[in-house]
Amino acid sequence: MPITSSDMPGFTLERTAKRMKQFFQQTLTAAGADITIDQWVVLQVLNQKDGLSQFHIAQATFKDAPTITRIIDLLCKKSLTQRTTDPDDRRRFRIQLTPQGRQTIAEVLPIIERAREKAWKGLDQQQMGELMGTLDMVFNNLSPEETE
Amino acid sequence: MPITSSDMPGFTLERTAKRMKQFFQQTLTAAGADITIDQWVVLQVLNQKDGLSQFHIAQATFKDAPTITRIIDLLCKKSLTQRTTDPDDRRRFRIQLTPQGRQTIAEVLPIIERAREKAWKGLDQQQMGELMGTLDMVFNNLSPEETE
DNA sequence: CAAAAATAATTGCTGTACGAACTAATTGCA
DNA sequence: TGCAATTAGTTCGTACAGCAATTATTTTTG
Repeated sequence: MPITSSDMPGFTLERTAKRMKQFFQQTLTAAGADITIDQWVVLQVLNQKDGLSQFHIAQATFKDAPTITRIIDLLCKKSLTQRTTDPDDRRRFRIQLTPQGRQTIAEVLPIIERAREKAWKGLDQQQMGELMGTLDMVFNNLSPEETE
Repeated sequence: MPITSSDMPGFTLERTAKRMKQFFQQTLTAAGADITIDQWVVLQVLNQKDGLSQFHIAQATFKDAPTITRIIDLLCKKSLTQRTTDPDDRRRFRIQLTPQGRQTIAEVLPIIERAREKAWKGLDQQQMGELMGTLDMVFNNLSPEETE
């Protein structure tokens, strides 16, 4: 009997997610993009709505506050984003893309889109929809309110 | 338009996997088990076949060698496993469960099984099978040989 | 048999994840 | 109004993930 963990669905899920992340990261690195996927996800969120607070970025990405602090630190160090204090609430920052940040997004987006096609190749629209539906169902099943 | 990432299936996948991991970890912590899920996965592998080398554990868990080194370090520090050098190949260690390790497994297994039921509640056998099948398909789709 | 290639494990560095403790600012309430 | 509770963000400590480089041992092969 081979040593697998077919009886551990959570393991299968994590394994696939890990390889997916790895694949996108390798694609970025190979293309010479000097960012991580986690940084990319934050850039994407800012691209959809610029000037968000770190708290809102945390919500949108499902990451926690300290993690966002560090990712924003790195993005600011690379001059892809900048922090400006929110005049309405001096505890908050507004995180804004710099021109360089926008340019990076423009350069990386097609790379990501090509990688995405490659990653999900072989799955038809229906399979894809079922997968996303089931994943979201499990996700909601495990939301903190549900699991106390 | 809310800020979501429904157009990023990889993100949905990672988000669910992360919450799953978080859920199991919280369950372990709440039950007073002084281990992480990653450590638990290694213990499980050793429970199926004791005395494996770190290399084989890495293969079985899909983790890389340095990660296994560090996890085994921690498990040995907690006296749940021990390293004995392989007389047939002095580069290798044989990783063995200690009695304490076996006892921990016995204690934690029912906790994990209860959590597993809770996590996948609401999915019937067929949905489950389709999910696992699709995940494995994507996983294989992304295996290093396929993606170069 | 000796030099070269391969292998198992380790170490170092960067980045991410989570909890806890902390600061500073804001809001709620008495 | 003034003190308590909240909230946004940071920092710290521990653990996992990946890559690169290193050591020690084994296997190849010339």
